[in-house]
Amino acid sequence: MNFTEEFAEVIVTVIDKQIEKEQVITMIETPKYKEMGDLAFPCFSLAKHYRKPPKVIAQEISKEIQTPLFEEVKAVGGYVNVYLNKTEVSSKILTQIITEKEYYGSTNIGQGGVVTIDLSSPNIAKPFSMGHLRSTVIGNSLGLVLEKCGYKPVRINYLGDWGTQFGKLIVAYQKWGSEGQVRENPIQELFRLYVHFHKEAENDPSLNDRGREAFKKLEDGDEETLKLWKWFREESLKEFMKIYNMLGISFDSNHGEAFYNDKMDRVVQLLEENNLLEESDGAQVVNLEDSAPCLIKKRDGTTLYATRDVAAAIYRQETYHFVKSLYVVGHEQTLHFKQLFKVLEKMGYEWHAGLAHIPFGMILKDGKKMSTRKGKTVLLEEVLKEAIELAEKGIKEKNPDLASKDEIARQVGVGAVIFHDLKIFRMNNIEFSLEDMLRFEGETAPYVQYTHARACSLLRRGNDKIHLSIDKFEDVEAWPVISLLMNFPGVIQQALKDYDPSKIAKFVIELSRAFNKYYATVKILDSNKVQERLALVYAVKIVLNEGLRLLGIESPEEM
RNA sequence: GUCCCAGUAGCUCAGCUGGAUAGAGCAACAGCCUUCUAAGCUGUGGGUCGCAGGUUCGAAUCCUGCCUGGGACGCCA
Repeated sequence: MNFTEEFAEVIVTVIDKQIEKEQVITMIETPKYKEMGDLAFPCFSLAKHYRKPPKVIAQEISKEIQTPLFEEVKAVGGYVNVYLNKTEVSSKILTQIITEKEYYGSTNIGQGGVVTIDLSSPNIAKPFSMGHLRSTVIGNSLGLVLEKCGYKPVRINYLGDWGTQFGKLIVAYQKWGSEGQVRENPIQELFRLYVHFHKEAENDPSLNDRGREAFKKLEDGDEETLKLWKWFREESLKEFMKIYNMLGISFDSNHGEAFYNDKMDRVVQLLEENNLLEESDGAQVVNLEDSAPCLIKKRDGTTLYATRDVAAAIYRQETYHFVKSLYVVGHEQTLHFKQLFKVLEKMGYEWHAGLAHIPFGMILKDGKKMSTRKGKTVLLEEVLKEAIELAEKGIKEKNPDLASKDEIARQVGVGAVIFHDLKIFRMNNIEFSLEDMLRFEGETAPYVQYTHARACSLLRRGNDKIHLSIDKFEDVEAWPVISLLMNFPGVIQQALKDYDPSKIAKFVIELSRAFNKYYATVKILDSNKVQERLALVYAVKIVLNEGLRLLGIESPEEM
């Protein structure tokens, strides 16, 4: 049920098809202020055609509109403002939500097409930083949104488990490390060595050469080096799993960069066959018209990030036959992806059209990038732990009798951290602020979860009074809530189109605000409208739950 | 130097496929719990929408230039 479409239909008939229906739909807007109605059609662009002032056109159009769906049609200035028939529309929307439940807002525009999502991708032997959190939560949410729209998401954790950095790490370990210390505290110790290496390399650049040598040995399959590498990888993965478990995120594939080692030769061969490789300063590159050349092989014959990404893209297409392939990676890599996609296009793969980089801004500390090499980084695990503790404290204070406090504290604390990231448009840089992340009031996940818990509480208390058919909904006070509920499917489409979960985050905040206001002004259980009001509460619960779910956040029934 | 992203209230951000009076949250202040979960609700103050031009009936929104911040620009990923 789409009232915009119905409105457009009427307009098109009245203006005698001067404008296509599709275009009318895009022209229709929601008035800025609710006193001005629920839908509005601006007549300014018709002025030229009719050679009349927009005001007059608006009046003429509004006079001709008559449908039971609109309770009033008014011309205000150059606008045709429509007031929906609240009783009619409310009943329809609520019935729909209560019938469809969590499927409200679902579509099948994806038609089962596979979409691979490259997300999270932390680097082995480095702590899981706040930066990786962005990729993880944005990618996860996009996967959920895609799924809701009929796609089949495949989440790929493209672990950074290969590259010159491992040469460096191995040199550092052999020079300054010990097995015992690494066993005791893997990530921390490996990271310490990594940072130490860079510090030493500032005074002694030859270390960098030794790092490259060690990596060459690794690529050539030297047993000793390979053994170390495997060990580092395993320990790191164990640590990462702890975090993914806390976040409630899982992957369909953990193939990291190393997985493609034996698939590189083929890529180089394919490039050669297509006559795309050229030599430049001893390196092998693919020249591109509108951007810098893409490096495929270094002077010493070892491969690069781009080579691996080409191999990965081909492998993913052959394995999953994706219709789209998304890379949720920081915007500082925009050029890299531009080059990657161009290379694949030049190789003649038609599926290159489905490739997309989903960039996002950085987490800054004091306005600057948090550099892992210098050891200036904030550990996600610490932040999550702190958030959970704080949530637990809140529960003990506000709801001491609550059962399963631990589980709910986890849902609330983790939700707060995820939401803090997702509510902001992905391209914005985020200034790291523990204080903001641990805030549980205002525009936060706990606020939405709290609203959901309130709704659940009402439903528990009024259980016997819920009726699943709403014939007449005459509670005018609920209109702001209803009109938001009505927008949910559209919000999902927006989030899908722009690959932007923040649209959903903003929506659940708005809905919560509207509902809390309603809750504060109206008695729900103790009223002669209990049935219809509980139906509304039920619908709100469904939509909040589903909205949060699409963000990767759980909704406790009590808190 | 070239290219990308951002610049809206003290702070964090919406609004940006042009439209009607510029919106939230936080912080500050003042209220609301014998009454459905106060992680809530109500109210007050707070703005040259970075700057300058241009397009338009109409610009925070589109175009150009400039300023500021961040990032990228071949052997890192």
